[in-house]
Amino acid sequence: MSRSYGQFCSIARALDRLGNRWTLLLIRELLVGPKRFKDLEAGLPGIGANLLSARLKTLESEGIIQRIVLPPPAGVPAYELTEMGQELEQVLLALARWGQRYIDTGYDGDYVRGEWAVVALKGSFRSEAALGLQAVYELRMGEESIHLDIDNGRLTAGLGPALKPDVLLTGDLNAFVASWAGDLDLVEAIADGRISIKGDSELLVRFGDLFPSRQG
Amino acid sequence: MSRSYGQFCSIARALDRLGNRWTLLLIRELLVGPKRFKDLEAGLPGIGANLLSARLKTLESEGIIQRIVLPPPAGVPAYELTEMGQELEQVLLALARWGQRYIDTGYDGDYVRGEWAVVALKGSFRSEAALGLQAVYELRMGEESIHLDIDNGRLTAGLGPALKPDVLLTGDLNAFVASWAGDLDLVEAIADGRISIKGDSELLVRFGDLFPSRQG
DNA sequence: CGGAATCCTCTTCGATACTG
DNA sequence: CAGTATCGAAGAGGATTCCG
Repeated sequence: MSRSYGQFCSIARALDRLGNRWTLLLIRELLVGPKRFKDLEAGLPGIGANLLSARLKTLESEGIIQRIVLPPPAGVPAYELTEMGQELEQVLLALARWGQRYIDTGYDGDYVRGEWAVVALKGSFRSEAALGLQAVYELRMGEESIHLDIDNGRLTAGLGPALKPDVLLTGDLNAFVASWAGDLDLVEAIADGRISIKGDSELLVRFGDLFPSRQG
Repeated sequence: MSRSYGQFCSIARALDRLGNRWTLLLIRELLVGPKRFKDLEAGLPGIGANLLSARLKTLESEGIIQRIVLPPPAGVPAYELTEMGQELEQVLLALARWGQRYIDTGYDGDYVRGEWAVVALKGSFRSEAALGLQAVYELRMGEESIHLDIDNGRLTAGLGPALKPDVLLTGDLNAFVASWAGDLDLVEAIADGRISIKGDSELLVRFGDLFPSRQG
Protein backbone atom coordinates (compact mmCIF):
# COMPACT_ATOMS: atom_id res chain seq x y z
CA MET A 1 0.00 0.00 0.00
CA SER A 2 1.97 2.94 1.23
CA ARG A 3 5.57 2.40 0.21
CA SER A 4 7.67 2.43 3.33
CA TYR A 5 10.59 4.79 3.61
CA GLY A 6 12.59 2.03 5.23
CA GLN A 7 14.16 4.34 7.78
CA PHE A 8 14.70 3.77 11.47
CA CYS A 9 13.41 7.22 12.38
CA SER A 10 10.29 8.16 14.28
CA ILE A 11 9.33 10.78 11.71
CA ALA A 12 9.74 8.42 8.80
CA ARG A 13 7.79 5.74 10.67
CA ALA A 14 4.99 8.18 11.35
CA LEU A 15 4.93 9.24 7.72
CA ASP A 16 4.83 5.60 6.63
CA ARG A 17 1.34 5.57 8.18
CA LEU A 18 0.24 9.17 7.65
CA GLY A 19 2.08 10.34 4.58
CA ASN A 20 -0.39 9.20 1.96
CA ARG A 21 -2.59 11.65 0.22
CA TRP A 22 -5.83 12.41 2.16
CA THR A 23 -4.78 10.49 5.25
CA LEU A 24 -4.09 13.45 7.53
CA LEU A 25 -7.17 15.28 6.31
CA LEU A 26 -9.19 12.18 7.08
CA ILE A 27 -7.80 12.28 10.60
CA ARG A 28 -8.76 15.95 10.81
CA GLU A 29 -12.32 15.02 9.93
CA LEU A 30 -12.48 12.42 12.68
CA LEU A 31 -10.82 14.68 15.21
CA VAL A 32 -14.10 16.50 15.79
CA GLY A 33 -15.99 13.26 16.35
CA PRO A 34 -17.14 10.01 14.76
CA LYS A 35 -18.37 10.21 11.19
CA ARG A 36 -20.13 8.10 8.66
CA PHE A 37 -18.68 7.20 5.29
CA LYS A 38 -20.81 9.74 3.47
CA ASP A 39 -19.90 12.49 5.92
CA LEU A 40 -16.23 11.79 5.33
CA GLU A 41 -16.83 11.95 1.60
CA ALA A 42 -18.55 15.28 2.05
CA GLY A 43 -15.68 16.70 4.07
CA LEU A 44 -13.07 15.51 1.61
CA PRO A 45 -14.38 16.54 -1.79
CA GLY A 46 -12.48 14.84 -4.56
CA ILE A 47 -11.33 11.80 -2.65
CA GLY A 48 -13.31 9.17 -4.51
CA ALA A 49 -15.09 6.36 -2.76
CA ASN A 50 -12.50 3.74 -3.59
CA LEU A 51 -9.65 5.71 -2.13
CA LEU A 52 -11.60 6.64 0.99
CA SER A 53 -12.49 3.01 1.45
CA ALA A 54 -8.85 1.99 1.07
CA ARG A 55 -7.61 4.62 3.51
CA LEU A 56 -10.19 3.63 6.11
CA LYS A 57 -9.21 0.01 5.83
CA THR A 58 -5.51 0.74 6.19
CA LEU A 59 -5.96 3.08 9.12
CA GLU A 60 -8.19 0.57 10.85
CA SER A 61 -5.65 -2.21 10.43
CA GLU A 62 -3.02 0.10 11.91
CA GLY A 63 -5.14 0.80 14.95
CA ILE A 64 -5.51 4.50 14.24
CA ILE A 65 -9.26 4.44 13.61
CA GLN A 66 -11.98 1.93 14.36
CA ARG A 67 -15.38 1.06 12.99
CA ILE A 68 -18.19 1.57 15.43
CA VAL A 69 -21.96 1.47 15.46
CA LEU A 70 -23.43 4.75 16.61
CA PRO A 71 -25.56 4.45 19.76
CA PRO A 72 -29.35 4.17 19.34
CA PRO A 73 -31.48 5.56 17.93
CA ALA A 74 -28.99 6.08 15.11
CA GLY A 75 -27.65 2.54 15.16
CA VAL A 76 -25.66 3.07 12.00
CA PRO A 77 -22.02 2.28 11.27
CA ALA A 78 -19.42 5.02 11.59
CA TYR A 79 -15.70 5.56 12.07
CA GLU A 80 -13.87 7.11 14.97
CA LEU A 81 -10.32 7.64 16.13
CA THR A 82 -8.77 5.19 18.54
CA GLU A 83 -6.76 6.55 21.43
CA MET A 84 -3.70 6.26 19.22
CA GLY A 85 -5.50 8.26 16.59
CA GLN A 86 -6.50 10.91 19.09
CA GLU A 87 -2.86 11.35 19.94
CA LEU A 88 -2.37 12.76 16.45
CA GLU A 89 -4.09 15.94 17.54
CA GLN A 90 -0.79 17.62 18.35
CA VAL A 91 0.50 16.82 14.88
CA LEU A 92 -2.55 18.38 13.27
CA LEU A 93 -2.46 21.42 15.52
CA ALA A 94 1.18 22.00 14.64
CA LEU A 95 0.30 21.76 10.97
CA ALA A 96 -2.63 24.11 11.47
CA ARG A 97 -0.41 26.69 13.15
CA TRP A 98 2.18 26.55 10.40
CA GLY A 99 -0.44 26.61 7.67
CA GLN A 100 -2.34 29.53 9.11
CA ARG A 101 -0.14 31.88 7.10
CA TYR A 102 -1.88 30.60 4.00
CA ILE A 103 -5.42 31.26 5.11
CA ASP A 104 -5.34 34.61 6.85
CA THR A 105 -4.35 36.34 3.65
CA GLY A 106 -7.70 36.31 1.93
CA TYR A 107 -10.38 33.90 0.89
CA ASP A 108 -10.15 32.54 -2.63
CA GLY A 109 -13.36 30.56 -2.98
CA ASP A 110 -11.95 27.22 -1.86
CA TYR A 111 -14.20 24.65 -0.28
CA VAL A 112 -14.78 25.44 3.38
CA ARG A 113 -16.66 24.01 6.31
CA GLY A 114 -17.52 25.57 9.62
CA GLU A 115 -16.56 22.59 11.72
CA TRP A 116 -12.95 22.86 10.58
CA ALA A 117 -12.79 25.86 12.86
CA VAL A 118 -12.82 23.48 15.81
CA VAL A 119 -9.35 22.24 14.94
CA ALA A 120 -8.10 25.54 13.55
CA LEU A 121 -9.11 27.47 16.67
CA LYS A 122 -7.63 24.84 18.95
CA GLY A 123 -4.42 25.35 17.03
CA SER A 124 -4.35 29.11 17.36
CA PHE A 125 -5.52 29.19 20.98
CA ARG A 126 -3.23 31.20 23.25
CA SER A 127 -3.47 29.64 26.65
CA GLU A 128 -1.68 32.57 28.30
CA ALA A 129 -4.41 34.94 27.13
CA ALA A 130 -7.03 32.81 28.81
CA LEU A 131 -5.59 32.65 32.32
CA GLY A 132 -8.28 33.46 34.84
CA LEU A 133 -10.94 33.52 32.16
CA GLN A 134 -14.06 31.43 32.27
CA ALA A 135 -16.18 31.72 29.16
CA VAL A 136 -18.24 29.67 26.77
CA TYR A 137 -18.43 30.78 23.16
CA GLU A 138 -20.78 29.43 20.56
CA LEU A 139 -20.33 30.07 16.87
CA ARG A 140 -23.41 29.41 14.78
CA MET A 141 -22.32 29.39 11.17
CA GLY A 142 -25.26 28.73 8.92
CA GLU A 143 -26.35 25.18 9.73
CA GLU A 144 -23.26 24.37 11.73
CA SER A 145 -22.58 25.17 15.36
CA ILE A 146 -19.38 24.81 17.32
CA HIS A 147 -18.65 25.58 20.94
CA LEU A 148 -15.55 26.76 22.72
CA ASP A 149 -15.34 26.24 26.47
CA ILE A 150 -12.57 28.23 28.06
CA ASP A 151 -11.72 27.50 31.66
CA ASN A 152 -8.68 29.27 33.04
CA GLY A 153 -6.23 28.63 30.25
CA ARG A 154 -7.77 25.38 29.11
CA LEU A 155 -9.85 25.06 25.96
CA THR A 156 -12.36 22.41 25.10
CA ALA A 157 -13.83 22.77 21.66
CA GLY A 158 -16.30 20.65 19.83
CA LEU A 159 -19.08 20.28 17.35
CA GLY A 160 -22.59 21.35 18.18
CA PRO A 161 -24.14 24.13 20.25
CA ALA A 162 -22.99 25.01 23.75
CA LEU A 163 -25.20 24.18 26.71
CA LYS A 164 -24.98 27.63 28.22
CA PRO A 165 -23.01 30.01 26.02
CA ASP A 166 -21.82 33.32 27.45
CA VAL A 167 -21.53 34.64 23.92
CA LEU A 168 -23.36 33.45 20.87
CA LEU A 169 -22.15 34.60 17.48
CA THR A 170 -24.57 33.93 14.65
CA GLY A 171 -23.98 34.53 10.99
CA ASP A 172 -23.49 33.16 7.55
CA LEU A 173 -20.50 30.86 7.12
CA ASN A 174 -19.23 33.33 4.52
CA ALA A 175 -19.05 36.07 7.11
CA PHE A 176 -16.98 33.95 9.48
CA VAL A 177 -14.75 32.84 6.64
CA ALA A 178 -14.19 36.45 5.65
CA SER A 179 -13.13 37.27 9.18
CA TRP A 180 -10.68 34.35 9.33
CA ALA A 181 -9.29 35.35 5.97
CA GLY A 182 -8.61 38.84 7.23
CA ASP A 183 -11.05 40.29 4.72
CA LEU A 184 -13.46 41.40 7.41
CA ASP A 185 -12.94 42.56 10.96
CA LEU A 186 -15.11 40.74 13.45
CA VAL A 187 -16.19 43.94 15.16
CA GLU A 188 -16.99 45.46 11.80
CA ALA A 189 -18.97 42.37 10.80
CA ILE A 190 -21.09 42.82 13.90
CA ALA A 191 -21.48 46.55 13.30
CA ASP A 192 -22.92 46.01 9.84
CA GLY A 193 -25.02 43.04 10.92
CA ARG A 194 -23.32 40.28 8.97
CA ILE A 195 -22.69 38.57 12.29
CA SER A 196 -24.98 39.08 15.25
CA ILE A 197 -23.95 38.77 18.85
CA LYS A 198 -25.94 37.70 21.87
CA GLY A 199 -24.58 37.76 25.40
CA ASP A 200 -21.57 39.35 27.01
CA SER A 201 -20.09 41.56 24.30
CA GLU A 202 -17.02 42.23 26.44
CA LEU A 203 -15.98 38.69 25.69
CA LEU A 204 -15.98 39.47 22.00
CA VAL A 205 -13.04 41.80 22.50
CA ARG A 206 -11.05 39.02 24.08
CA PHE A 207 -11.81 36.62 21.25
CA GLY A 208 -9.19 38.07 18.94
CA ASP A 209 -6.71 37.82 21.75
CA LEU A 210 -7.51 34.22 22.53
CA PHE A 211 -7.40 33.09 18.92
CA PRO A 212 -4.98 35.41 17.17
CA SER A 213 -4.28 35.40 13.48
CA ARG A 214 -1.06 36.51 11.85
CA GLN A 215 -2.52 39.93 11.19
CA GLY A 216 -3.07 40.38 14.90
CA MET B 1 2.88 19.92 -9.28
CA SER B 2 1.31 18.93 -6.03
CA ARG B 3 -2.40 18.73 -6.60
CA SER B 4 -4.10 21.13 -4.22
CA TYR B 5 -6.79 19.90 -1.90
CA GLY B 6 -8.72 23.05 -2.68
CA GLN B 7 -9.79 23.56 0.91
CA PHE B 8 -9.84 26.75 2.93
CA CYS B 9 -8.23 25.11 5.93
CA SER B 10 -4.83 25.75 7.44
CA ILE B 11 -4.07 22.03 7.64
CA ALA B 12 -5.01 21.41 4.04
CA ARG B 13 -3.01 24.44 2.96
CA ALA B 14 0.01 23.19 4.86
CA LEU B 15 -0.36 19.76 3.31
CA ASP B 16 -0.63 21.30 -0.13
CA ARG B 17 3.02 22.25 0.37
CA LEU B 18 4.26 19.46 2.60
CA GLY B 19 2.10 16.48 1.80
CA ASN B 20 4.09 15.11 -1.09
CA ARG B 21 6.21 12.06 -0.67
CA TRP B 22 9.70 12.81 0.72
CA THR B 23 8.97 16.47 1.39
CA LEU B 24 8.81 16.31 5.18
CA LEU B 25 11.80 14.00 5.36
CA LEU B 26 13.70 16.47 3.23
CA ILE B 27 12.81 19.16 5.76
CA ARG B 28 14.03 16.86 8.52
CA GLU B 29 17.38 16.57 6.76
CA LEU B 30 17.74 20.33 6.56
CA LEU B 31 16.59 20.88 10.11
CA VAL B 32 20.02 19.94 11.39
CA GLY B 33 21.76 22.33 9.04
CA PRO B 34 22.49 23.18 5.41
CA LYS B 35 23.22 20.27 3.10
CA ARG B 36 24.49 19.61 -0.35
CA PHE B 37 22.54 17.76 -2.99
CA LYS B 38 24.55 14.58 -2.54
CA ASP B 39 24.14 14.70 1.24
CA LEU B 40 20.40 14.95 0.85
CA GLU B 41 20.46 11.99 -1.51
CA ALA B 42 22.46 10.05 1.06
CA GLY B 43 19.99 10.85 3.83
CA LEU B 44 17.00 9.92 1.72
CA PRO B 45 17.89 6.60 0.15
CA GLY B 46 15.49 5.71 -2.62
CA ILE B 47 14.41 9.19 -3.52
CA GLY B 48 15.89 9.36 -7.01
CA ALA B 49 17.73 12.41 -8.23
CA ASN B 50 14.91 13.69 -10.40
CA LEU B 51 12.43 13.71 -7.57
CA LEU B 52 14.86 15.32 -5.15
CA SER B 53 15.56 17.96 -7.74
CA ALA B 54 11.86 18.59 -8.25
CA ARG B 55 11.16 18.81 -4.51
CA LEU B 56 14.01 21.24 -3.98
CA LYS B 57 12.78 23.43 -6.77
CA THR B 58 9.23 23.50 -5.49
CA LEU B 59 10.21 24.15 -1.89
CA GLU B 60 12.51 26.93 -3.00
CA SER B 61 9.77 28.60 -5.02
CA GLU B 62 7.51 28.38 -1.98
CA GLY B 63 10.06 30.09 0.22
CA ILE B 64 10.57 27.12 2.51
CA ILE B 65 14.18 26.44 1.55
CA GLN B 66 16.81 28.46 -0.24
CA ARG B 67 19.93 27.78 -2.26
CA ILE B 68 23.08 29.10 -0.71
CA VAL B 69 26.80 28.94 -1.32
CA LEU B 70 28.64 27.60 1.70
CA PRO B 71 31.18 30.06 3.14
CA PRO B 72 34.82 29.68 2.09
CA PRO B 73 36.82 27.59 1.96
CA ALA B 74 34.00 25.25 0.96
CA GLY B 75 32.43 27.63 -1.51
CA VAL B 76 30.07 25.00 -2.84
CA PRO B 77 26.32 25.20 -3.37
CA ALA B 78 23.95 23.88 -0.72
CA TYR B 79 20.40 24.15 0.54
CA GLU B 80 19.09 25.46 3.81
CA LEU B 81 15.78 26.20 5.44
CA THR B 82 14.41 29.70 5.34
CA GLU B 83 12.90 31.13 8.50
CA MET B 84 9.55 29.85 7.28
CA GLY B 85 11.10 26.44 6.85
CA GLN B 86 12.60 26.54 10.33
CA GLU B 87 9.14 27.11 11.70
CA LEU B 88 8.28 23.59 10.60
CA GLU B 89 10.32 22.24 13.46
CA GLN B 90 7.27 21.95 15.70
CA VAL B 91 5.47 19.94 13.04
CA LEU B 92 8.36 17.52 12.76
CA LEU B 93 8.77 17.24 16.52
CA ALA B 94 5.09 16.42 16.89
CA LEU B 95 5.44 13.75 14.23
CA ALA B 96 8.55 12.42 15.92
CA ARG B 97 6.75 12.13 19.26
CA TRP B 98 3.82 10.31 17.72
CA GLY B 99 6.05 8.05 15.67
CA GLN B 100 8.30 7.11 18.55
CA ARG B 101 6.02 4.19 19.35
CA TYR B 102 7.23 2.59 16.14
CA ILE B 103 10.93 2.77 16.87
CA ASP B 104 11.30 1.89 20.54
CA THR B 105 9.99 -1.60 19.90
CA GLY B 106 13.05 -3.09 18.31
CA TYR B 107 15.41 -2.48 15.46
CA ASP B 108 14.64 -4.22 12.22
CA GLY B 109 17.61 -3.38 10.05
CA ASP B 110 16.16 -0.26 8.46
CA TYR B 111 18.44 2.47 7.25
CA VAL B 112 19.56 4.68 10.11
CA ARG B 113 21.74 7.71 10.65
CA GLY B 114 23.12 9.12 13.85
CA GLU B 115 22.27 12.71 13.07
CA TRP B 116 18.56 11.91 13.03
CA ALA B 117 18.89 11.69 16.78
CA VAL B 118 19.18 15.47 16.87
CA VAL B 119 15.55 15.82 15.84
CA ALA B 120 14.33 12.71 17.62
CA LEU B 121 15.88 13.74 20.94
CA LYS B 122 14.56 17.27 20.60
CA GLY B 123 11.15 15.69 20.21
CA SER B 124 11.36 13.50 23.26
CA PHE B 125 13.02 16.10 25.50
CA ARG B 126 11.18 16.65 28.78
CA SER B 127 11.78 20.22 29.75
CA GLU B 128 10.43 19.66 33.27
CA ALA B 129 13.11 17.07 33.93
CA ALA B 130 15.81 19.56 33.04
CA LEU B 131 14.85 22.39 35.37
CA GLY B 132 17.89 23.60 37.25
CA LEU B 133 20.16 21.38 35.21
CA GLN B 134 23.14 22.62 33.28
CA ALA B 135 24.83 19.95 31.20
CA VAL B 136 26.39 19.34 27.83
CA TYR B 137 26.17 15.88 26.34
CA GLU B 138 28.05 14.65 23.34
CA LEU B 139 27.16 11.47 21.52
CA ARG B 140 29.88 10.11 19.26
CA MET B 141 28.29 7.49 17.08
CA GLY B 142 30.86 6.02 14.72
CA GLU B 143 31.83 8.90 12.43
CA GLU B 144 28.99 11.14 13.51
CA SER B 145 28.87 13.40 16.54
CA ILE B 146 25.95 15.32 17.96
CA HIS B 147 25.78 17.58 20.97
CA LEU B 148 23.01 18.35 23.42
CA ASP B 149 23.31 21.54 25.46
CA ILE B 150 20.90 21.63 28.34
CA ASP B 151 20.50 24.87 30.21
CA ASN B 152 17.80 24.96 32.86
CA GLY B 153 14.97 23.41 30.92
CA ARG B 154 16.13 24.58 27.52
CA LEU B 155 17.72 22.28 24.98
CA THR B 156 19.92 23.21 22.07
CA ALA B 157 20.93 20.27 19.95
CA GLY B 158 23.00 20.10 16.83
CA LEU B 159 25.38 18.29 14.60
CA GLY B 160 29.04 18.01 15.46
CA PRO B 161 31.02 17.68 18.70
CA ALA B 162 30.40 19.82 21.76
CA LEU B 163 32.92 22.45 22.74
CA LYS B 164 33.13 21.34 26.33
CA PRO B 165 31.03 18.24 26.99
CA ASP B 166 30.26 17.25 30.57
CA VAL B 167 29.58 13.74 29.34
CA LEU B 168 30.89 12.09 26.22
CA LEU B 169 29.30 8.87 25.08
CA THR B 170 31.27 7.01 22.43
CA GLY B 171 30.24 3.90 20.61
CA ASP B 172 29.22 2.21 17.44
CA LEU B 173 26.06 3.59 15.83
CA ASN B 174 24.59 0.10 16.18
CA ALA B 175 24.93 0.28 19.93
CA PHE B 176 23.07 3.58 20.14
CA VAL B 177 20.41 2.29 17.79
CA ALA B 178 19.96 -0.77 19.95
CA SER B 179 19.45 1.42 22.99
CA TRP B 180 16.87 3.60 21.21
CA ALA B 181 15.10 0.49 19.99
CA GLY B 182 14.82 -0.81 23.53
CA ASP B 183 16.98 -3.82 22.67
CA LEU B 184 19.79 -2.68 24.91
CA ASP B 185 19.82 -0.72 28.14
CA LEU B 186 22.21 2.23 28.08
CA VAL B 187 23.70 1.34 31.46
CA GLU B 188 24.14 -2.22 30.30
CA ALA B 189 25.77 -1.05 27.08
CA ILE B 190 28.32 0.83 29.12
CA ALA B 191 28.86 -2.07 31.48
CA ASP B 192 29.80 -4.42 28.67
CA GLY B 193 31.83 -1.80 26.81
CA ARG B 194 29.70 -1.33 23.71
CA ILE B 195 29.41 2.31 24.67
CA SER B 196 32.10 4.07 26.65
CA ILE B 197 31.54 7.06 28.88
CA LYS B 198 33.85 9.90 29.74
CA GLY B 199 32.97 12.62 32.22
CA ASP B 200 30.33 12.98 34.88
CA SER B 201 28.63 9.59 35.00
CA GLU B 202 25.90 10.97 37.28
CA LEU B 203 24.55 12.80 34.26
CA LEU B 204 24.11 9.49 32.49
CA VAL B 205 21.43 8.53 34.97
CA ARG B 206 19.51 11.67 34.14
CA PHE B 207 19.73 11.05 30.42
CA GLY B 208 16.92 8.52 30.39
CA ASP B 209 14.82 10.97 32.34
CA LEU B 210 15.50 13.87 30.01
CA PHE B 211 14.84 11.88 26.86
CA PRO B 212 12.36 9.20 27.81
CA SER B 213 11.19 6.47 25.53
CA ARG B 214 7.85 4.72 25.76
CA GLN B 215 9.41 1.88 27.72
CA GLY B 216 10.54 4.31 30.38
C1' DC C 1 -28.88 4.31 1.05
C1' DG C 2 -24.03 2.86 2.52
C1' DG C 3 -20.11 1.25 0.95
C1' DA C 4 -17.27 -2.06 -1.47
C1' DA C 5 -15.38 -3.64 -6.06
C1' DT C 6 -14.20 -2.86 -10.99
C1' DC C 7 -12.33 -0.49 -14.93
C1' DC C 8 -9.86 2.98 -17.20
C1' DT C 9 -7.06 7.22 -17.62
C1' DC C 10 -3.84 10.19 -15.79
C1' DT C 11 -0.25 11.63 -12.69
C1' DT C 12 3.52 10.64 -9.78
C1' DC C 13 7.30 7.73 -8.36
C1' DG C 14 11.66 5.18 -8.73
C1' DA C 15 15.65 3.54 -10.96
C1' DT C 16 19.07 4.06 -14.21
C1' DA C 17 21.43 6.34 -17.70
C1' DC C 18 23.10 10.58 -19.27
C1' DT C 19 25.11 15.61 -19.51
C1' DG C 20 27.37 20.23 -18.17
C1' DC D 1 29.10 16.76 -8.26
C1' DA D 2 24.66 18.62 -9.53
C1' DG D 3 21.43 18.00 -11.67
C1' DT D 4 18.26 16.21 -16.60
C1' DA D 5 16.13 12.81 -19.40
C1' DT D 6 13.78 8.72 -19.93
C1' DC D 7 10.64 5.00 -19.10
C1' DG D 8 8.29 1.13 -16.71
C1' DA D 9 5.63 0.64 -12.34
C1' DA D 10 2.64 2.17 -8.85
C1' DG D 11 -0.82 5.20 -7.03
C1' DA D 12 -4.66 8.58 -7.62
C1' DG D 13 -9.14 10.05 -9.53
C1' DG D 14 -13.56 9.62 -11.59
C1' DA D 15 -17.38 6.99 -13.17
C1' DT D 16 -20.03 3.08 -12.80
C1' DT D 17 -21.66 -1.14 -10.95
C1' DC D 18 -22.81 -4.46 -7.57
C1' DC D 19 -24.39 -6.05 -3.03
C1' DG D 20 -26.57 -5.52 1.78
